[in-house]
Amino acid sequence: MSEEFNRFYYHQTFTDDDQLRNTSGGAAIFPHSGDNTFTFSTDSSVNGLQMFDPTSYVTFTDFLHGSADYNSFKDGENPAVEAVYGGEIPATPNSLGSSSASEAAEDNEYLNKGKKKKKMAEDGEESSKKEVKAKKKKEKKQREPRFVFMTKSEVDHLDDGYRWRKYGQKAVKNSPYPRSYYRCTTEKCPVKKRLERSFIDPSIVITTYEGQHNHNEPAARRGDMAGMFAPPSMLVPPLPQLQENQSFPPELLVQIPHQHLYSYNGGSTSNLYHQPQTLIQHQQQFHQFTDHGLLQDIIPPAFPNSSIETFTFFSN
DNA sequence: CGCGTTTGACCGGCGC
DNA sequence: GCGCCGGTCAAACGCG
Repeated sequence: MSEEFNRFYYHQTFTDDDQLRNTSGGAAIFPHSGDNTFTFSTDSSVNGLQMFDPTSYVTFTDFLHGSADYNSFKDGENPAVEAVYGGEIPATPNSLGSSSASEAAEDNEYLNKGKKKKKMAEDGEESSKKEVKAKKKKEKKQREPRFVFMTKSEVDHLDDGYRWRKYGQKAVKNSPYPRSYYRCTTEKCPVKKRLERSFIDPSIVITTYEGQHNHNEPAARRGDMAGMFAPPSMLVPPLPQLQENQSFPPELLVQIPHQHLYSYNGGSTSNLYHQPQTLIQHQQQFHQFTDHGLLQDIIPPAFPNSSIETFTFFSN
């Protein structure tokens, strides 16, 4: 366990700077001057385990899956909740999050983007170019929700039950470890994820999900058992599963639900969720999939009412 | 042959 | 305007 990770910094972009000022209980939020970001810092431990904050107020399942009504958060009614979009962790020399990649959700645009570009270059259609530009400017404000979690693993690409196609790899500045870009291979599914190793602790894999799956069950794959763990009726994607070639002991990685939201703002839930229905929705979602009997083995009874937030714990 | 990866090129955003 | 950087594209390639 590296010392650096004992303190966890959470960068988050807020659209409403009135939010999250009221902090206590071991967490602090420092507004940055000159921009509208905050650094969230917390030292926490549970039962002697170092806790790594996945930095999202939206649950793992919310992000991975379309079952969560997160769109209702984005309609501007609740600026505080909007803060969950575009969270960043400076676990690599350059922060994970970038505000740019956000158009994928619309009409599977990513599949056509390249062709569009080429066609425009061929035709020289200035008008359409401007239209696209204007459209992009509009879209820029819409940010795909992101969910970040860290996993201690020697394997870069953890099996999360979905099929992914790698579409790029980039060197991370000031880091010896590259960042890989993946897309869900299911047709018209806009979900992307990035994988990279922490330059601070190379044993840690940082996974960033962006967008939500628009299909209920993970695509069937050849040669694995993912489908067996995810019946069609299951509204929640399987949590990352250990692969055969994953050599670290399973006890190193424990995923538990997070005491949703509360610890971040000193127990003042109203800062993050103005509307009580929102919390109720989350709890209903939780019960919805606990009813499937699929989570009991994963979620310790100590966290009966929280959504799966995929905290990753490390013990040393 | 189909599917997934690799990798150099390209693009847009952003800071200076 | 320029350069840097993150993200994406797509042809080439590898593999089962």
